[in-house]
Amino acid sequence: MPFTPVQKVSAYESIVLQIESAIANGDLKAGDRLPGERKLMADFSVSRATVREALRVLQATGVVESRPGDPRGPVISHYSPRLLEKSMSQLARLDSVSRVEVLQFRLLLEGSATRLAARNRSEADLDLITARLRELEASIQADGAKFFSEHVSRFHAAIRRASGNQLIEICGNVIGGITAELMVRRLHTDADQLAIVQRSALDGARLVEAISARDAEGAAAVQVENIYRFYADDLDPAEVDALRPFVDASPVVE
Amino acid sequence: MPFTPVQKVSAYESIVLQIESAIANGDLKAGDRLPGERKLMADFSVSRATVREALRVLQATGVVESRPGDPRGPVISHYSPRLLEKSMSQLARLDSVSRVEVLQFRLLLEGSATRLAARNRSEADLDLITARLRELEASIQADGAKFFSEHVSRFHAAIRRASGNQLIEICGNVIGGITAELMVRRLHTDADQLAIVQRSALDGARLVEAISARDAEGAAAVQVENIYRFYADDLDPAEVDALRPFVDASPVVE
DNA sequence: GCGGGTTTACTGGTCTGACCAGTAAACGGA
DNA sequence: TCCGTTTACTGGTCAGACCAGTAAACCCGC
Repeated sequence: MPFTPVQKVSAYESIVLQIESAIANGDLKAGDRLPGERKLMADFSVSRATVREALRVLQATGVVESRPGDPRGPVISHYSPRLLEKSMSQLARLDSVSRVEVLQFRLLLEGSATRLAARNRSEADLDLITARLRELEASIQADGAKFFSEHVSRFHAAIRRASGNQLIEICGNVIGGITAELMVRRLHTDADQLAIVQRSALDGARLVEAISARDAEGAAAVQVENIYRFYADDLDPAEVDALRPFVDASPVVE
Repeated sequence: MPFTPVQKVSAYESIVLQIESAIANGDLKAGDRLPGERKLMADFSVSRATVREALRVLQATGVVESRPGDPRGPVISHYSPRLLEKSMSQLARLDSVSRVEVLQFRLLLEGSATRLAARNRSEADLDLITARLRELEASIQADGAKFFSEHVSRFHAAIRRASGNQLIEICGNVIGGITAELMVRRLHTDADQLAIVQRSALDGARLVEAISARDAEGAAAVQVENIYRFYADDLDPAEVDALRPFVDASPVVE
Protein backbone atom coordinates (compact mmCIF):
# COMPACT_ATOMS: atom_id res chain seq x y z
CA MET A 1 0.00 0.00 0.00
CA PRO A 2 1.50 3.29 -1.06
CA PHE A 3 0.83 5.24 2.12
CA THR A 4 3.07 8.24 2.64
CA PRO A 5 4.22 9.08 6.15
CA VAL A 6 2.24 12.02 7.49
CA GLN A 7 4.30 15.08 8.09
CA LYS A 8 2.76 17.75 10.20
CA VAL A 9 4.08 21.08 9.04
CA SER A 10 3.97 23.88 11.52
CA ALA A 11 2.56 27.30 10.75
CA TYR A 12 5.89 28.97 10.15
CA GLU A 13 7.08 26.10 7.96
CA SER A 14 4.01 26.44 5.83
CA ILE A 15 4.80 30.09 5.31
CA VAL A 16 8.38 29.27 4.34
CA LEU A 17 7.14 26.65 1.90
CA GLN A 18 4.63 28.98 0.32
CA ILE A 19 7.15 31.74 -0.19
CA GLU A 20 9.79 29.38 -1.50
CA SER A 21 7.46 27.86 -4.03
CA ALA A 22 6.31 31.30 -5.09
CA ILE A 23 9.94 31.95 -5.94
CA ALA A 24 10.44 28.57 -7.57
CA ASN A 25 7.55 29.04 -9.96
CA GLY A 26 8.43 32.60 -10.79
CA ASP A 27 5.74 34.55 -8.93
CA LEU A 28 8.52 36.17 -6.95
CA LYS A 29 12.00 36.90 -8.22
CA ALA A 30 15.20 38.45 -6.91
CA GLY A 31 14.72 42.10 -6.09
CA ASP A 32 10.99 41.80 -5.48
CA ARG A 33 9.57 42.95 -2.19
CA LEU A 34 7.60 40.99 0.34
CA PRO A 35 4.88 42.81 2.29
CA GLY A 36 5.89 43.98 5.75
CA GLU A 37 5.52 41.67 8.70
CA ARG A 38 2.20 43.19 9.76
CA LYS A 39 0.74 42.70 6.31
CA LEU A 40 2.08 39.15 6.13
CA MET A 41 0.53 38.30 9.45
CA ALA A 42 -2.82 39.34 8.08
CA ASP A 43 -2.28 37.52 4.75
CA PHE A 44 -1.36 34.25 6.43
CA SER A 45 -3.61 34.94 9.43
CA VAL A 46 -0.97 34.10 12.00
CA SER A 47 0.68 36.13 14.70
CA ARG A 48 3.69 38.26 14.08
CA ALA A 49 5.93 35.93 16.03
CA THR A 50 5.11 33.19 13.53
CA VAL A 51 5.73 35.42 10.55
CA ARG A 52 9.06 36.43 12.02
CA GLU A 53 10.17 32.86 12.55
CA ALA A 54 9.38 32.14 8.94
CA LEU A 55 11.31 35.19 7.81
CA ARG A 56 14.22 34.18 9.99
CA VAL A 57 14.61 30.83 8.32
CA LEU A 58 14.20 32.38 4.87
CA GLN A 59 16.89 34.83 5.83
CA ALA A 60 19.16 32.11 7.20
CA THR A 61 18.88 30.19 3.96
CA GLY A 62 19.68 33.28 1.93
CA VAL A 63 16.25 33.63 0.36
CA VAL A 64 15.27 37.05 1.67
CA GLU A 65 16.92 39.96 3.42
CA SER A 66 15.25 42.43 5.72
CA ARG A 67 16.43 45.69 7.15
CA PRO A 68 14.85 47.44 10.10
CA GLY A 69 12.92 50.55 9.25
CA ASP A 70 12.63 49.91 5.55
CA PRO A 71 9.00 50.61 4.64
CA ARG A 72 9.32 48.64 1.44
CA GLY A 73 9.57 45.36 3.30
CA PRO A 74 11.93 42.36 3.01
CA VAL A 75 13.53 41.82 -0.37
CA ILE A 76 14.07 38.57 -2.27
CA SER A 77 17.85 38.12 -2.33
CA HIS A 78 20.07 37.69 -5.32
CA TYR A 79 22.11 34.52 -5.16
CA SER A 80 25.12 34.51 -2.91
CA PRO A 81 27.46 31.60 -2.26
CA ARG A 82 27.29 32.27 1.48
CA LEU A 83 25.11 29.28 2.24
CA LEU A 84 27.14 26.99 0.01
CA GLU A 85 30.29 28.16 1.73
CA LYS A 86 28.83 27.50 5.11
CA SER A 87 27.50 24.06 4.29
CA MET A 88 30.64 22.96 2.53
CA SER A 89 32.96 24.02 5.30
CA GLN A 90 30.61 22.30 7.70
CA LEU A 91 31.19 19.16 5.67
CA ALA A 92 34.92 19.63 5.27
CA ARG A 93 35.37 20.19 8.98
CA LEU A 94 33.73 16.92 9.90
CA ASP A 95 36.07 14.70 11.85
CA SER A 96 35.23 11.88 9.50
CA VAL A 97 36.48 13.90 6.52
CA SER A 98 40.24 13.66 6.25
CA ARG A 99 42.78 16.15 5.00
CA VAL A 100 43.36 13.92 2.01
CA GLU A 101 39.77 14.05 0.94
CA VAL A 102 39.82 17.82 1.03
CA LEU A 103 43.07 17.97 -0.93
CA GLN A 104 41.82 15.46 -3.49
CA PHE A 105 38.77 17.60 -4.02
CA ARG A 106 40.89 20.69 -4.31
CA LEU A 107 43.20 19.11 -6.89
CA LEU A 108 40.19 18.00 -8.83
CA LEU A 109 38.57 21.42 -8.89
CA GLU A 110 41.69 23.47 -9.50
CA GLY A 111 42.84 21.09 -12.20
CA SER A 112 39.63 21.38 -14.18
CA ALA A 113 39.29 25.08 -13.54
CA THR A 114 42.76 25.59 -14.96
CA ARG A 115 42.09 23.34 -17.93
CA LEU A 116 38.93 25.27 -18.74
CA ALA A 117 40.58 28.60 -18.14
CA ALA A 118 43.25 27.83 -20.70
CA ARG A 119 40.55 26.97 -23.20
CA ASN A 120 38.03 29.69 -22.53
CA ARG A 121 39.87 32.69 -21.13
CA SER A 122 39.18 36.05 -22.66
CA GLU A 123 41.88 38.70 -22.96
CA ALA A 124 40.37 40.44 -19.94
CA ASP A 125 40.60 37.22 -17.95
CA LEU A 126 44.23 36.85 -18.90
CA ASP A 127 44.94 40.43 -17.90
CA LEU A 128 43.39 39.90 -14.49
CA ILE A 129 45.28 36.67 -13.92
CA THR A 130 48.53 38.33 -14.92
CA ALA A 131 47.85 41.27 -12.64
CA ARG A 132 47.23 38.94 -9.72
CA LEU A 133 50.46 37.12 -10.42
CA ARG A 134 52.36 40.42 -10.46
CA GLU A 135 50.82 41.34 -7.11
CA LEU A 136 51.86 37.99 -5.72
CA GLU A 137 55.41 38.42 -6.94
CA ALA A 138 55.61 41.95 -5.60
CA SER A 139 54.32 40.81 -2.24
CA ILE A 140 56.98 38.11 -2.02
CA GLN A 141 59.65 40.61 -3.01
CA ALA A 142 58.53 43.01 -0.31
CA ASP A 143 57.32 40.86 2.56
CA GLY A 144 58.46 37.33 1.84
CA ALA A 145 55.92 34.70 2.84
CA LYS A 146 53.90 37.04 5.03
CA PHE A 147 50.97 37.72 2.72
CA PHE A 148 51.54 34.75 0.44
CA SER A 149 48.34 32.95 1.32
CA GLU A 150 46.10 35.94 0.59
CA HIS A 151 47.72 36.72 -2.74
CA VAL A 152 47.93 33.19 -3.99
CA SER A 153 44.25 32.78 -3.14
CA ARG A 154 43.39 35.78 -5.26
CA PHE A 155 45.56 34.48 -8.07
CA HIS A 156 43.82 31.14 -8.07
CA ALA A 157 40.42 32.77 -7.78
CA ALA A 158 41.13 34.72 -10.96
CA ILE A 159 41.93 31.50 -12.77
CA ARG A 160 38.75 29.85 -11.56
CA ARG A 161 36.81 32.85 -12.70
CA ALA A 162 38.26 32.49 -16.17
CA SER A 163 37.09 28.88 -16.34
CA GLY A 164 33.59 29.98 -17.25
CA ASN A 165 32.01 27.34 -15.05
CA GLN A 166 30.35 28.90 -12.04
CA LEU A 167 29.85 25.61 -10.25
CA ILE A 168 33.55 24.81 -10.42
CA GLU A 169 34.43 28.41 -9.66
CA ILE A 170 32.33 28.75 -6.54
CA CYS A 171 33.09 25.31 -5.16
CA GLY A 172 36.73 26.02 -5.82
CA ASN A 173 36.49 29.29 -3.94
CA VAL A 174 34.96 27.54 -0.99
CA ILE A 175 37.52 24.76 -0.87
CA GLY A 176 40.24 27.32 -1.46
CA GLY A 177 39.11 29.18 1.63
CA ILE A 178 39.17 26.00 3.66
CA THR A 179 42.59 24.90 2.52
CA ALA A 180 43.94 28.40 3.10
CA GLU A 181 43.92 27.53 6.79
CA LEU A 182 45.97 24.44 6.10
CA MET A 183 48.31 26.56 4.05
CA VAL A 184 48.96 29.07 6.79
CA ARG A 185 49.77 26.27 9.19
CA ARG A 186 51.99 24.64 6.60
CA LEU A 187 54.01 27.80 6.09
CA HIS A 188 54.21 28.43 9.79
CA THR A 189 55.82 25.11 10.54
CA ASP A 190 58.34 25.26 7.74
CA ALA A 191 61.67 26.95 8.24
CA ASP A 192 62.23 27.32 4.54
CA GLN A 193 59.16 29.39 3.83
CA LEU A 194 60.79 31.68 1.36
CA ALA A 195 62.07 28.91 -0.92
CA ILE A 196 58.64 27.29 -1.03
CA VAL A 197 56.91 30.52 -1.75
CA GLN A 198 59.34 31.53 -4.48
CA ARG A 199 59.00 28.16 -6.09
CA SER A 200 55.24 28.63 -6.07
CA ALA A 201 55.59 31.98 -7.76
CA LEU A 202 57.75 30.43 -10.45
CA ASP A 203 55.08 27.81 -11.05
CA GLY A 204 52.62 30.67 -11.25
CA ALA A 205 54.61 32.20 -14.08
CA ARG A 206 54.70 28.92 -16.00
CA LEU A 207 50.99 28.57 -15.36
CA VAL A 208 50.17 31.96 -16.80
CA GLU A 209 52.31 31.19 -19.81
CA ALA A 210 50.42 27.99 -20.47
CA ILE A 211 47.05 29.64 -20.02
CA SER A 212 48.15 32.41 -22.32
CA ALA A 213 49.18 29.84 -24.94
CA ARG A 214 45.84 28.06 -24.46
CA ASP A 215 47.73 24.92 -23.50
CA ALA A 216 45.04 23.33 -21.35
CA GLU A 217 46.82 20.13 -20.41
CA GLY A 218 50.09 21.88 -19.69
CA ALA A 219 48.41 24.48 -17.51
CA ALA A 220 46.44 21.91 -15.55
CA ALA A 221 49.56 19.83 -15.02
CA VAL A 222 51.54 22.75 -13.63
CA GLN A 223 48.71 23.81 -11.37
CA VAL A 224 48.03 20.37 -9.94
CA GLU A 225 51.71 19.58 -9.51
CA ASN A 226 52.24 22.88 -7.72
CA ILE A 227 49.43 22.39 -5.25
CA TYR A 228 50.45 18.80 -4.69
CA ARG A 229 54.06 19.66 -3.99
CA PHE A 230 53.01 22.37 -1.58
CA TYR A 231 51.44 19.91 0.81
CA ALA A 232 53.31 16.72 -0.07
CA ASP A 233 56.06 17.05 2.52
CA ASP A 234 53.48 17.36 5.23
CA LEU A 235 51.73 14.12 4.39
CA ASP A 236 52.58 10.56 5.25
CA PRO A 237 53.17 8.01 2.45
CA ALA A 238 49.65 6.63 2.52
CA GLU A 239 48.21 10.11 2.09
CA VAL A 240 50.62 10.91 -0.71
CA ASP A 241 49.57 7.72 -2.40
CA ALA A 242 45.93 8.72 -2.29
CA LEU A 243 46.77 12.02 -3.92
CA ARG A 244 48.91 10.68 -6.76
CA PRO A 245 46.05 9.68 -9.07
CA PHE A 246 44.92 13.28 -9.18
CA VAL A 247 48.37 14.46 -10.06
CA ASP A 248 49.19 11.74 -12.55
CA ALA A 249 45.92 12.24 -14.35
CA SER A 250 47.46 15.45 -15.65
CA PRO A 251 50.94 14.34 -16.73
CA VAL A 252 53.44 17.15 -16.81
CA VAL A 253 54.24 18.10 -20.35
CA GLU A 254 57.80 19.34 -20.58
CA MET B 1 43.78 53.25 7.75
CA PRO B 2 42.68 49.74 8.67
CA PHE B 3 39.22 50.59 9.95
CA THR B 4 36.78 47.74 9.90
CA PRO B 5 33.15 48.41 9.06
CA VAL B 6 31.05 48.28 12.19
CA GLN B 7 28.53 45.52 12.21
CA LYS B 8 25.77 45.74 14.70
CA VAL B 9 24.72 42.24 15.59
CA SER B 10 21.22 41.79 16.85
CA ALA B 11 20.35 39.87 19.99
CA TYR B 12 19.30 36.70 18.21
CA GLU B 13 22.37 36.77 15.99
CA SER B 14 24.58 37.01 19.01
CA ILE B 15 22.94 33.91 20.42
CA VAL B 16 23.46 32.06 17.16
CA LEU B 17 27.09 33.10 17.10
CA GLN B 18 27.70 32.03 20.67
CA ILE B 19 26.17 28.62 20.17
CA GLU B 20 27.96 28.08 16.87
CA SER B 21 31.32 28.92 18.34
CA ALA B 22 30.63 26.70 21.33
CA ILE B 23 30.27 23.91 18.79
CA ALA B 24 33.29 24.98 16.78
CA ASN B 25 35.61 24.90 19.77
CA GLY B 26 34.24 21.66 21.08
CA ASP B 27 32.21 22.77 24.10
CA LEU B 28 29.17 21.33 22.39
CA LYS B 29 29.16 18.33 20.09
CA ALA B 30 26.63 16.36 18.09
CA GLY B 31 24.13 14.65 20.35
CA ASP B 32 24.51 17.12 23.19
CA ARG B 33 21.47 18.89 24.53
CA LEU B 34 20.81 22.58 24.74
CA PRO B 35 18.79 23.86 27.69
CA GLY B 36 15.11 24.45 27.00
CA GLU B 37 13.94 27.76 25.64
CA ARG B 38 12.97 29.08 29.05
CA LYS B 39 16.35 28.30 30.48
CA LEU B 40 18.10 29.82 27.48
CA MET B 41 16.10 32.99 27.83
CA ALA B 42 17.39 33.32 31.37
CA ASP B 43 20.97 32.43 30.38
CA PHE B 44 21.12 35.00 27.61
CA SER B 45 18.72 37.37 29.41
CA VAL B 46 16.50 37.92 26.42
CA SER B 47 12.87 37.16 25.76
CA ARG B 48 11.66 33.84 24.55
CA ALA B 49 10.80 35.27 21.15
CA THR B 50 14.45 36.16 20.67
CA VAL B 51 15.64 32.76 21.80
CA ARG B 52 13.22 31.15 19.40
CA GLU B 53 14.41 33.20 16.46
CA ALA B 54 17.96 32.13 17.23
CA LEU B 55 16.90 28.50 17.45
CA ARG B 56 15.05 28.83 14.16
CA VAL B 57 18.12 29.91 12.27
CA LEU B 58 20.22 27.24 13.95
CA GLN B 59 17.60 24.75 12.92
CA ALA B 60 17.44 26.08 9.37
CA THR B 61 21.20 25.74 9.03
CA GLY B 62 21.12 22.19 10.31
CA VAL B 63 22.92 22.90 13.57
CA VAL B 64 20.23 21.87 16.04
CA GLU B 65 16.93 20.04 16.02
CA SER B 66 14.07 20.55 18.41
CA ARG B 67 10.92 18.59 19.01
CA PRO B 68 7.89 19.87 20.85
CA GLY B 69 7.35 18.38 24.26
CA ASP B 70 10.81 16.93 24.69
CA PRO B 71 11.93 17.91 28.19
CA ARG B 72 15.55 17.26 27.31
CA GLY B 73 15.69 20.30 25.05
CA PRO B 74 17.00 20.85 21.52
CA VAL B 75 19.77 18.54 20.37
CA ILE B 76 22.92 19.36 18.42
CA SER B 77 22.48 17.65 15.06
CA HIS B 78 24.74 15.19 13.40
CA TYR B 79 25.90 16.33 9.99
CA SER B 80 23.48 15.98 7.16
CA PRO B 81 24.01 17.06 3.56
CA ARG B 82 20.58 18.72 3.53
CA LEU B 83 21.94 22.24 3.61
CA LEU B 84 24.60 21.48 1.02
CA GLU B 85 21.95 20.01 -1.21
CA LYS B 86 19.78 23.04 -0.84
CA SER B 87 22.53 25.54 -1.47
CA MET B 88 23.92 23.69 -4.42
CA SER B 89 20.61 23.27 -6.16
CA GLN B 90 20.00 26.94 -5.49
CA LEU B 91 23.21 27.59 -7.38
CA ALA B 92 22.55 25.12 -10.17
CA ARG B 93 19.09 26.52 -10.77
CA LEU B 94 20.34 30.04 -11.32
CA ASP B 95 19.43 31.31 -14.74
CA SER B 96 23.02 32.34 -15.23
CA VAL B 97 24.19 28.76 -14.75
CA SER B 98 23.81 26.83 -17.97
CA ARG B 99 23.04 23.18 -18.56
CA VAL B 100 26.56 22.72 -19.82
CA GLU B 101 28.10 23.94 -16.59
CA VAL B 102 26.04 21.47 -14.63
CA LEU B 103 26.94 18.63 -16.95
CA GLN B 104 30.63 19.54 -16.91
CA PHE B 105 30.54 19.44 -13.15
CA ARG B 106 28.76 16.13 -13.21
CA LEU B 107 31.26 14.56 -15.58
CA LEU B 108 34.06 15.82 -13.41
CA LEU B 109 32.62 14.39 -10.21
CA GLU B 110 31.44 11.08 -11.61
CA GLY B 111 34.70 10.59 -13.45
CA SER B 112 36.81 11.01 -10.34
CA ALA B 113 34.42 9.09 -8.16
CA THR B 114 34.65 6.18 -10.55
CA ARG B 115 38.41 6.39 -10.79
CA LEU B 116 38.70 6.35 -7.01
CA ALA B 117 36.12 3.62 -6.66
CA ALA B 118 38.13 1.35 -8.92
CA ARG B 119 41.20 1.95 -6.80
CA ASN B 120 39.69 1.85 -3.33
CA ARG B 121 36.60 -0.32 -3.45
CA SER B 122 36.24 -3.02 -0.85
CA GLU B 123 34.57 -6.32 -1.59
CA ALA B 124 31.46 -5.06 0.16
CA ASP B 125 31.45 -1.96 -2.06
CA LEU B 126 31.72 -4.14 -5.14
CA ASP B 127 28.87 -6.33 -3.93
CA LEU B 128 26.63 -3.34 -3.41
CA ILE B 129 27.49 -1.88 -6.81
CA THR B 130 26.82 -5.20 -8.47
CA ALA B 131 23.52 -5.55 -6.66
CA ARG B 132 22.44 -2.12 -7.83
CA LEU B 133 23.33 -2.99 -11.38
CA ARG B 134 21.26 -6.19 -11.17
CA GLU B 135 18.30 -4.18 -9.86
CA LEU B 136 18.71 -1.74 -12.74
CA GLU B 137 18.79 -4.55 -15.28
CA ALA B 138 15.79 -6.25 -13.73
CA SER B 139 13.84 -3.01 -13.77
CA ILE B 140 14.55 -2.52 -17.45
CA GLN B 141 13.55 -6.10 -18.19
CA ALA B 142 10.28 -5.64 -16.36
CA ASP B 143 9.27 -2.02 -16.93
CA GLY B 144 11.49 -0.66 -19.67
CA ALA B 145 12.54 2.94 -19.11
CA LYS B 146 9.90 3.62 -16.52
CA PHE B 147 12.02 3.47 -13.37
CA PHE B 148 15.36 3.89 -15.12
CA SER B 149 16.21 7.21 -13.57
CA GLU B 150 15.69 6.03 -9.99
CA HIS B 151 17.70 2.86 -10.43
CA VAL B 152 20.56 4.39 -12.32
CA SER B 153 20.79 7.05 -9.62
CA ARG B 154 21.15 4.39 -6.97
CA PHE B 155 23.72 2.58 -9.07
CA HIS B 156 25.82 5.70 -9.43
CA ALA B 157 25.41 6.54 -5.77
CA ALA B 158 26.87 3.18 -4.85
CA ILE B 159 29.91 3.90 -6.99
CA ARG B 160 30.39 7.30 -5.42
CA ARG B 161 30.14 5.72 -2.02
CA ALA B 162 32.93 3.32 -2.92
CA SER B 163 35.18 6.23 -3.87
CA GLY B 164 36.05 6.84 -0.26
CA ASN B 165 35.92 10.60 -0.68
CA GLN B 166 32.94 12.07 1.09
CA LEU B 167 33.27 15.48 -0.53
CA ILE B 168 33.10 13.97 -3.99
CA GLU B 169 30.42 11.54 -2.90
CA ILE B 170 28.07 14.11 -1.41
CA CYS B 171 28.57 16.73 -4.09
CA GLY B 172 28.03 13.98 -6.65
CA ASN B 173 24.82 12.96 -4.95
CA VAL B 174 23.58 16.53 -5.05
CA ILE B 175 24.45 17.08 -8.69
CA GLY B 176 23.04 13.65 -9.49
CA GLY B 177 19.75 14.70 -7.99
CA ILE B 178 19.71 17.85 -10.04
CA THR B 179 20.56 16.17 -13.32
CA ALA B 180 17.99 13.48 -12.65
CA GLU B 181 15.38 16.05 -13.64
CA LEU B 182 17.18 16.65 -16.91
CA MET B 183 17.29 12.92 -17.40
CA VAL B 184 13.58 12.42 -16.99
CA ARG B 185 12.90 15.13 -19.51
CA ARG B 186 15.46 13.63 -21.86
CA LEU B 187 13.82 10.23 -21.76
CA HIS B 188 10.40 11.71 -22.12
CA THR B 189 11.21 13.46 -25.35
CA ASP B 190 12.95 10.55 -26.98
CA ALA B 191 11.04 7.98 -28.89
CA ASP B 192 13.77 5.42 -28.62
CA GLN B 193 13.86 5.28 -24.85
CA LEU B 194 14.39 1.58 -24.61
CA ALA B 195 17.48 1.51 -26.80
CA ILE B 196 19.11 4.30 -24.82
CA VAL B 197 18.32 2.68 -21.54
CA GLN B 198 19.59 -0.71 -22.63
CA ARG B 199 22.77 0.79 -23.92
CA SER B 200 23.23 2.44 -20.57
CA ALA B 201 22.81 -0.84 -18.78
CA LEU B 202 25.43 -2.41 -21.03
CA ASP B 203 27.82 0.38 -20.14
CA GLY B 204 26.99 -0.32 -16.52
CA ALA B 205 28.12 -3.90 -16.93
CA ARG B 206 31.41 -2.82 -18.50
CA LEU B 207 31.79 -0.32 -15.72
CA VAL B 208 31.38 -2.90 -12.99
CA GLU B 209 33.84 -5.15 -14.76
CA ALA B 210 36.45 -2.40 -14.81
CA ILE B 211 35.87 -1.49 -11.18
CA SER B 212 36.09 -5.13 -10.27
CA ALA B 213 39.42 -5.39 -12.12
CA ARG B 214 40.61 -2.21 -10.41
CA ASP B 215 41.08 -0.62 -13.81
CA ALA B 216 40.68 3.01 -12.75
CA GLU B 217 41.21 4.69 -16.11
CA GLY B 218 39.05 2.21 -17.95
CA ALA B 219 36.23 2.57 -15.48
CA ALA B 220 36.34 6.35 -15.52
CA ALA B 221 36.37 6.37 -19.30
CA VAL B 222 33.30 4.17 -19.57
CA GLN B 223 31.45 6.18 -16.97
CA VAL B 224 32.18 9.56 -18.49
CA GLU B 225 31.51 8.39 -22.01
CA ASN B 226 28.20 6.92 -20.93
CA ILE B 227 26.96 10.04 -19.23
CA TYR B 228 28.17 12.17 -22.09
CA ARG B 229 26.43 10.10 -24.72
CA PHE B 230 23.23 10.16 -22.76
CA TYR B 231 22.85 13.90 -23.13
CA ALA B 232 24.88 14.54 -26.27
CA ASP B 233 22.02 14.29 -28.75
CA ASP B 234 20.12 16.91 -26.83
CA LEU B 235 22.87 19.49 -27.01
CA ASP B 236 23.86 21.88 -29.75
CA PRO B 237 27.39 21.73 -31.21
CA ALA B 238 28.78 24.52 -29.02
CA GLU B 239 27.56 22.74 -25.91
CA VAL B 240 28.99 19.43 -27.07
CA ASP B 241 32.26 21.17 -27.68
CA ALA B 242 32.37 22.48 -24.12
CA LEU B 243 31.81 18.98 -22.80
CA ARG B 244 34.45 17.21 -24.89
CA PRO B 245 37.45 18.11 -22.73
CA PHE B 246 35.87 16.28 -19.83
CA VAL B 247 35.30 13.21 -21.92
CA ASP B 248 38.62 13.22 -23.73
CA ALA B 249 40.52 13.64 -20.49
CA SER B 250 39.63 10.02 -19.83
CA PRO B 251 40.42 8.35 -23.14
CA VAL B 252 38.54 5.14 -23.68
CA VAL B 253 40.80 2.16 -23.26
CA GLU B 254 39.63 -0.68 -25.42
C1' DG C 1 9.59 76.39 -8.70
C1' DC C 2 12.91 74.15 -6.24
C1' DG C 3 16.52 72.27 -2.94
C1' DG C 4 17.13 70.96 2.04
C1' DG C 5 15.82 70.29 6.54
C1' DT C 6 11.83 68.44 9.35
C1' DT C 7 8.04 65.78 10.30
C1' DT C 8 5.49 61.53 10.15
C1' DA C 9 3.96 57.14 9.49
C1' DC C 10 5.72 53.31 9.15
C1' DT C 11 9.40 49.40 9.62
C1' DG C 12 11.77 45.56 11.96
C1' DG C 13 13.70 44.17 16.74
C1' DT C 14 12.52 43.09 21.27
C1' DC C 15 9.79 42.30 25.42
C1' DT C 16 5.90 40.45 28.46
C1' DG C 17 2.71 37.23 29.56
C1' DA C 18 -0.48 33.93 28.25
C1' DC C 19 -2.65 29.37 26.36
C1' DC C 20 -2.42 24.89 24.07
C1' DA C 21 -1.16 20.21 22.52
C1' DG C 22 2.08 17.08 23.21
C1' DT C 23 5.92 14.41 25.55
C1' DA C 24 8.76 11.76 28.89
C1' DA C 25 9.73 10.75 33.19
C1' DA C 26 8.09 10.13 37.76
C1' DC C 27 4.51 8.00 40.17
C1' DG C 28 1.47 4.58 41.86
C1' DG C 29 -1.35 0.56 41.90
C1' DA C 30 -1.71 -4.38 40.73
C1' DT D 1 8.32 -5.98 38.88
C1' DC D 2 5.51 -4.26 35.45
C1' DC D 3 2.25 -1.19 33.23
C1' DG D 4 -1.02 2.47 33.12
C1' DT D 5 -1.68 7.20 34.94
C1' DT D 6 -0.42 11.48 36.37
C1' DT D 7 2.32 15.60 36.19
C1' DA D 8 5.48 18.94 35.20
C1' DC D 9 7.44 20.65 31.56
C1' DT D 10 8.32 21.25 26.48
C1' DG D 11 7.96 23.73 22.10
C1' DG D 12 4.33 26.23 19.02
C1' DT D 13 1.39 30.00 18.81
C1' DC D 14 -1.01 34.10 20.04
C1' DA D 15 -2.05 39.09 21.55
C1' DG D 16 -0.51 43.47 22.55
C1' DA D 17 3.03 46.66 23.60
C1' DC D 18 7.37 49.75 23.20
C1' DC D 19 11.58 51.33 20.90
C1' DA D 20 15.11 52.85 17.55
C1' DG D 21 15.54 53.62 13.09
C1' DT D 22 14.22 54.59 8.13
C1' DA D 23 12.35 56.78 3.91
C1' DA D 24 9.14 59.30 1.91
C1' DA D 25 6.09 63.04 2.27
C1' DC D 26 5.96 67.59 3.73
C1' DC D 27 7.00 72.32 4.18
C1' DC D 28 9.66 76.32 4.41
C1' DG D 29 12.87 79.67 2.82
C1' DC D 30 14.81 81.12 -1.20
